[in-house]
Amino acid sequence: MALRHAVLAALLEGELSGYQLAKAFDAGVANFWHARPQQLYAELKRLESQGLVTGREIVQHNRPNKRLFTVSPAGVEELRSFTRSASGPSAVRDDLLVKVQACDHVETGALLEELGERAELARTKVELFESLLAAMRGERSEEEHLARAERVGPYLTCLRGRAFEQGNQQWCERVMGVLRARQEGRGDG
Amino acid sequence: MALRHAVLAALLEGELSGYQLAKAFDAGVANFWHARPQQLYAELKRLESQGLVTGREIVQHNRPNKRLFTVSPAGVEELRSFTRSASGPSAVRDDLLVKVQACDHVETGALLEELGERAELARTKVELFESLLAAMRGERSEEEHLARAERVGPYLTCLRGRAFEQGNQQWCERVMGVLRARQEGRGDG
DNA sequence: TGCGACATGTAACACGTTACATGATTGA
DNA sequence: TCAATCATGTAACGTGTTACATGTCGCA
Repeated sequence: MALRHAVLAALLEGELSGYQLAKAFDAGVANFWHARPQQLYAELKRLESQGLVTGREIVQHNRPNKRLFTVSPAGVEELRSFTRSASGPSAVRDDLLVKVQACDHVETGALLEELGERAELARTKVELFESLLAAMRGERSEEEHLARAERVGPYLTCLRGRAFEQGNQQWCERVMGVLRARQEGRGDG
Repeated sequence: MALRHAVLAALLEGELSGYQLAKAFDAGVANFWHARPQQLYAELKRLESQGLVTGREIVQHNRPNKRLFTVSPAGVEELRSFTRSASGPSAVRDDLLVKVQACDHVETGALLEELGERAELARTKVELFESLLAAMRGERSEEEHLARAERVGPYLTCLRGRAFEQGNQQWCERVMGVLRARQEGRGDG
């Protein structure tokens, strides 16, 4: 049960509704985990029933009411014991890597297209992370911010997200280059 | 059902037994997917029943008999249509990132230890990928290999694996540096 | 008049993990 | 003799995904 801790960690940043949380986890701002809305609503319910988060109802007139959640002291304690426990193995799963692994046995047309899209997406995410980082550090330099700011967790995970997406972009472009060159090469040989 | 394609892609490299496949997927040589042995045995059975792989029994005298699997023409066709279809979203999930996200609210002792272990593990993996790459390209330079070799898929995914682990290592070390500096800083302030 | 954002869920199903089961050989 | 490696699975359980359900508001 690891989503539970991801949700707690996300809520440390401030009160959020299930919907807001879902956007962060689904759209991929959550560079440290990923989950669908339904899963989050279910998890929030469970966390609340266990007293790890507390929800308060916000009555709205124009929109449906919503519930904002905060991490309770028991929730923070749960995160502490999670941090002390050993980490499960990290998992990466990506269809594109599977496709590239098999690229010598299939036509590369569709693959090249997807690589292009993925590179583009990665570039967009790098920019997003860049601006998030800039907003977090404000006037300060990165070094100063990381030395003096009260909270640095989100900044640090954001750094990982940026590096990951930069790596993604570079790799996609490299693979595209190789596959294109080989396509042309076949014409000559 | 995506593991199915990861298995097919892995088997393109040559005949493997369930056990050999399991080592690749479990120990993490399979930089493009991850799976437990039980899952692989089950998947191989299903793939065989659908005619996408063919197994042949190897009778051994010193050890238990084993079955070696090859991708059938139907299996290659399955990979082709998989490549033409849209990729599902890529997922990263890592307990360490969750812990770092929450690091401002917990004691960092255990976290620093895990970051150190992870950095070490990443370094080992980088070296492993490095030697796999060297073995694949042999005498040739990377450029030459990628331009002329018959198969480049495994080389390309290996490049991604190496870059990923390098990023991992650098990030872990960066985070350790920041957290240590802040620990000391607290003593002064 | 229809679409997208807001807001929250249930139910069925697919997928992945953990625990358990078996049994021979090789090396410390 | 103890552990590790080879070699293959079953069963129960937990987690994640897909499809479905509901209803308002604001904009084009």
